[in-house]
Order: sequence, then structure tokens, then C-alpha cells
Amino acid sequence: MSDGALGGVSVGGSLTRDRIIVEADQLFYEQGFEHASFAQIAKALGISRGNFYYHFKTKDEILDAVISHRLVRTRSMLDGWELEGETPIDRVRSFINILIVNGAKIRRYGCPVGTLCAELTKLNHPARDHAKELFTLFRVWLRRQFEQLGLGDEADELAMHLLGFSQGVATLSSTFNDDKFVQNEVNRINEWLTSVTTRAEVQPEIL
Amino acid sequence: MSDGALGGVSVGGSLTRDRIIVEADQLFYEQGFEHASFAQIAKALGISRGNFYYHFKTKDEILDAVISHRLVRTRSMLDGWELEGETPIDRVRSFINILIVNGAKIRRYGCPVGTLCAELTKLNHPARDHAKELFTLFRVWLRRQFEQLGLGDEADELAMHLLGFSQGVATLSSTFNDDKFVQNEVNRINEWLTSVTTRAEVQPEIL
DNA sequence: CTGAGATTAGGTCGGTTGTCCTAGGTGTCT
DNA sequence: AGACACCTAGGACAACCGACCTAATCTCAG
Repeated sequence: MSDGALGGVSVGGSLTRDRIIVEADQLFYEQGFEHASFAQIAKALGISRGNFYYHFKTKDEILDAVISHRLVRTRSMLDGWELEGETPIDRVRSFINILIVNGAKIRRYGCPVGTLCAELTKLNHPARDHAKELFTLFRVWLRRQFEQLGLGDEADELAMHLLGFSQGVATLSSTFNDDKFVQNEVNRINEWLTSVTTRAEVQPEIL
Repeated sequence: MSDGALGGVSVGGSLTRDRIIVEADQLFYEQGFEHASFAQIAKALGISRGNFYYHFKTKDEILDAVISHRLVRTRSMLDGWELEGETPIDRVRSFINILIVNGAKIRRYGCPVGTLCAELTKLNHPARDHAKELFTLFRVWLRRQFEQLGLGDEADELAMHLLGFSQGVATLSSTFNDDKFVQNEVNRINEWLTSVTTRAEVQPEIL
């Protein structure tokens, strides 16, 4: 019922509830959580302002729903890469390629995960840890890829390095609005990935 | 007159004006520009709210003054490194070391430059370009160090790489509140710096 | 067709925001 | 002492925020 064009935001939720989540998701990304207001979301959806409080008790509750929604979407994206990518290296390159594929949006609004976590951390917001799970999702997924490459003992560190790399590129590409910089950094990290993984071939996989 | 404990915020400015700038600087960093309010700044300084508008016409004007203040401070910091560091490599390592020295604040509030630029970019704020100059300041300074190492043709790319690295580390260290991660990344980038600069010794400096 | 529950619209509330205005205070110079 | 520029306090303003409430509307089973 709530499936289809909206991508199945929630299972038992109503249509309006799902539309609110999707619209809030976008506006929280484009304007930041605090700056995005009910009035904006309502106007974009063509619904009444007071209508929100039938589906959500507070704004924070919407934020929680948005984060949960993002978690589901991210999980399915990672699962998709798991099926598409032949080798763990291919899959990791899928991650790196987000910077190219979503280049335009990242240049305009930054990384959805990074900017949200930064805002919530600064405000010491209760949903801080919930948003952090988005990062953890990528971290664990990347770690598993490196583990499968026989880099078990440093897999987590490599995962964090890649995560940090993507955040740095996102931040700078948005402030400098520089397309070429992104390409340079992606090339650089791809070389790094090759060197790390070929080094892994020398070290025999201990399983 | 306006010098001394405040570090000489402006030349012709009054004392109160300077105190507003210093306090706003801190609060804009800790809470974000939009979230920080006049009431907070006034309370922290023990002055009246309406008093602001004698020194500044709008909040954006305060922001401009804060950014200008940061630009001056940053410039003097870079100049200091120029004197302290024996070699360009030493100076670059001074830059990297901010992540350690200011580690606690960065874990709590993120990078002052990165988070401000991210917020202003997202809001499409007029002061966007002004804040961007903070990044440019570091970029040009780093570039010059690499040029002095005889890496002229790729100096700007190396500078941006280092800048991106610092931003990535700042973002992740604040969301994960992870001290060890920062140390790992700093070690990693220091090795990278060594490999880049020793490679430079092989290539003779063309001056 | 009717009635009960699910859903929505729109007004309202208290609080906060940036902005503006004006009366009053402070110090300095003639 | 008087005059004048500089500075400050505190209230008032409209606009906006999240939150709440209630009446109207829709949906659908009985």
C-alpha cells in the first residue's frame, strides 16, 4: 500500500506519512534539519501544517523517521552493490563512485550523511547516535569487503580511511564547487586501493 | 586601544565591538551561525540585545566581521609557522598537527572552517565566498610549501589533497568521537608526505 | 444509507528570532 | 557649566517557529 513510487518508506504507515518522510528527507538534506520548517514541507506537499501532528508528535520524531528511512535505503543500496560487484574491489569502487555519480548534489549540498551528523553533533541533538548509524553502516560494509580481501587485521582502519576520504572530498568539492578536484582525488584513492589490495595478494590470506 | 587581550580584532573598532566579534566567533563555531542568537551573545557578554545595532546593522554584518577576524588570525598563524618551521616539510607538519593540538574541540564541534562553509553553502548565504577565503588561505600557503619542495607542477593538487584529508578526519572524528582514528590518519598522512617529498629529491628542483 | 473511525484543514498559542527605536548615560572638550 | 559626540539599555515590532486543538471531511463496514 505504501509501496511503489515512494520506495516503501514504512510498512504499516499511511501514504501521507510516507510522503512527509520523503519530502522532509530531501529538505533536511538541502537546507539542514533546523532550518527546514514545517511550513516548507507542508507547502511542498500541498497539505496543511497541522496535519503533521496526526502522524508525528514532534519534529524530532520526523527526524527519527527520516534517518530510519535513510538507513533502509542505504542498506538496500549496499546489498545491491554486493550483488553487482564481482570482487570485493569492484564493490569498494562502487562506494568510491558515489562521489562521481552524485557529484552535482554533493557539490551543492555536501554529503547527506556527513552534513547531518555534523549538524546534530554541534547541537548535541538526541538523534545524534541514530544518524551516526548511517556512517556505521558504510563502515561495517567496507570493513567486510577488506576482510574478504584478506586484510582482516587492518580492515576497520582501511574502512575508516576510505570513509574519511569521501568526507573530505565532499566538503571541499561543495565549498570550491570543483569538479576536477573530485576526479583527481578519486583517481588518487583508486590507485591507493590498488596498491593496498595487491599488497594483500603477496600476503597469503589467512582464513 | 582595541588591542591586547582580544588580539587586536580591528584597528579602529571600539572595545565592545571587538568583544562581540570574539564571542560571536566562538558561538558561531560551537552552535552554528544560524542557531547562535543575539540573546545568547548578549547574555554571554552581559550587554543589552539592542546594543548590537549600534555596532552592526545586521547579523550578516557580524558574520562578515567574524570571518574577517578569522582570516587575520589564520594569516598570523601561518606566518608563525613560516618562522618556526625549518624546512617546508616541517611547516606542512605544523598544519597536520592542528588535528592533534585542537583534537578535543574538533571532536566536539568539527572543523571551524569546514562546518561554517558547509552551513553557508547549504543556505546559499551571501557570505559563502568570504568564508571560502579561509580555505583558500590554507590552500595557497600549502601550495607554496610544496612549490618550495620543487613540486611546482602538482603543488596545488597536493595542497588540496592535504586540505581534503584534514576535512575528512575532522568530520569523522567528531561523529565517532574517536581519538585513535585521528592518530592513525595523521600517521598515515605523514608517511604519505614523506614519500611525496623523498620522491621530490630524486626529481631535481627546477628553479 | 448510516454511523463510527480515520484523516485532514485551519486557526491559535506561547516563545523566539532579527530588527528597530528612543530615552538616557558617559566622557571630553570648550 | 554647558554642549556635543559616543555609547548603551531596554522595550516594541512583525515574522516565524514548533506545538496543539477542534471542527470538518473522507472512508468504508454494517
